Amino acid sequence: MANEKSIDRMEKIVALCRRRGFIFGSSEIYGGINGFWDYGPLGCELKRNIKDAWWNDMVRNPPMPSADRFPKLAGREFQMVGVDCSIIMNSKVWVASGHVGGFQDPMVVCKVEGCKRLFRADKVYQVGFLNADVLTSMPAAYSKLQDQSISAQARIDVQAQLSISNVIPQLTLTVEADSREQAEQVEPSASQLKRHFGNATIAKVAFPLNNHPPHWPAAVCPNCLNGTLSDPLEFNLMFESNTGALKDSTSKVYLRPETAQGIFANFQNVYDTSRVKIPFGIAQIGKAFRNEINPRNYTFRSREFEQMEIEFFCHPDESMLWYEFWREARINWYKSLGIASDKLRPREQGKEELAHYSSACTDIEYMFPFSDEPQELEGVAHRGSFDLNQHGKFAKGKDDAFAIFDDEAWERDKHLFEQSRDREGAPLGRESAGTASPTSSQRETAGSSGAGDRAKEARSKPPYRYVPHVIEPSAGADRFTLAVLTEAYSYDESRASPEFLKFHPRLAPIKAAVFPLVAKDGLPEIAMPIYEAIRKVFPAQYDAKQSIGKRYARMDEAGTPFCFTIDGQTKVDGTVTVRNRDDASQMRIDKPRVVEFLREQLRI
RNA sequence: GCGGGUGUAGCUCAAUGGUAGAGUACCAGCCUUCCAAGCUGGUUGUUGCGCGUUCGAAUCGCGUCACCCGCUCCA
Repeated sequence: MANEKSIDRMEKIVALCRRRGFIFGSSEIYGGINGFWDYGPLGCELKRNIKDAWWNDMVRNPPMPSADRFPKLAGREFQMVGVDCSIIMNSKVWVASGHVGGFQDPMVVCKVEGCKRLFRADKVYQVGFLNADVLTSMPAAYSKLQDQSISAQARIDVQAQLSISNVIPQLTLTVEADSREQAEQVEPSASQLKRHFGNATIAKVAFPLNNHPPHWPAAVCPNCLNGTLSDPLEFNLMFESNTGALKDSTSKVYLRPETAQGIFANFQNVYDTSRVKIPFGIAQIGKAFRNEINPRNYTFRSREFEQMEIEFFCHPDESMLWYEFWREARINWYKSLGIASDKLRPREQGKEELAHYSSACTDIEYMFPFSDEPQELEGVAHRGSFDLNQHGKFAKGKDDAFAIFDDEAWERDKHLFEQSRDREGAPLGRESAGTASPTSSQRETAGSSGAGDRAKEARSKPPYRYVPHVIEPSAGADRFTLAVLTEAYSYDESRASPEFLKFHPRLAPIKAAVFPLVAKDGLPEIAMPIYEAIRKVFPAQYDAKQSIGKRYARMDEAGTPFCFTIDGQTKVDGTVTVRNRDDASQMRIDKPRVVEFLREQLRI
């Protein structure tokens, strides 16, 4: 729970963002729509600057491993290339990635305050206990139920028959179970038996809650044994649409829930056409869509959002080093853009927290004012070869369809496999480069058959042929934009304009403003050409309206780092005033130096 | 999905069931030589939306939508 002061701060930020046109709620004129946001004129410049900074710093001029931090990686060249994939892909992509099926399970929730526990509806069974006599109206169905030898399908058919009949069990128990058989092992207590059935024979029928008879009583929560469970709630986190004019099951498509799969699906294309060599990275910036259960916290959890993702492909033996390299590189990037280190919290996920495909993951978290808990800005995940294996299996029919062959290492090492086994102990090229080497078992294999076979065998295996491992630094463009806004927001009661945004100059939507001190005496005529000169290089604004203080204040709110004011003295000695956003200090510089001054100050 | 709260001008807020207002912002003009200055005038509303009660609803009731807070969830 965030404290009052920080919530108040958050509210002020939200109000400023709306007032000055950074962010609006989507579709406001129609009452809005939960979980969607629009960037206004200033917000769109800010977010564009953020994406441009990322693209420039990660793709065009990527970070390099330094010798002191990563001696084993130092000097290793790697390439970064970009893709821009369609949002809608063949639906099989999402089957392979695990997004279809994995997350469409209906859930049920306990209605009692203080419990509210959620269950997967197909993992909770309501077991109905019936007096056998009640079933006399359907003796055939009943006798079938008693017959343990009937097929599972026949049993389900009978159950379905029961579910549409008006038979209501005298007693129901709700249990968590993986199967109907497991569920049906539950027995009522002796007192329940006595109360409901006396000595009568009982029959037992179990239904999972995603398919239980509507006329049965509400299921009781197996957790608190007190509240009743809701009807199944569909939690389908992917947005669906259809291609073509006809809407049927074959036309169903999904709006991508992550940009990563476009990269994986194009791995072979990029590898075949770009002369990239392992290690290399593919980057993408683009919209993604998740039908979040509960969008919250301003733009933090939106249903439509933009990702800045890298999939970095590397040799399995080096993957942990690259993982650490990227984790550090990404944290440093945030710091380089003015995010205070004490609000930036890298958090290594515990083993139990990791997704099944991931062997390591660090969440880079930021302390937003809306919460006392740090919130995820970016996840740097070690995904192993999971994604390429999945697409290999689903698209090509074999796990290692996207394995690559390391020509360079093979050229260096092939003599080891073409000569007799007495060379077994010879130093291996790759090993000295701090990377992989054939394992001893491979060497034995190599030594036990003919040279040609040995070579062929070795070529087909790691380290020469392998499915690359993937390091995935996946950042949220909107989340970082929000972090930049909250980081920049400053309040100083002593200033005439207490609220201002202290953006890193590189990210500021407007870099400079030009004001004639008064709109007369020939000052606008001097100011306008200065504005036009700046505008050719940096986003700038010209303002001659209202008092000078008000104009400074307006620029403070927009986060403009510098204002140039032309006054009477400009006409005398050709100098203009530079006013600094952060401390409201002023200095004079020569008029022709204005653009140069900005270049120096902005260091862009 | 649950509980609590809030919806009136771009913003902050008024308005006994009886003509929707103020400040601020914004725009125009005047004034003004460095920090939201002053004067004059002006623009801005389906009171979130819908349905009811009423002679009459911003106000009362019901529903709905959105936002905020707390749970819950977030591959």
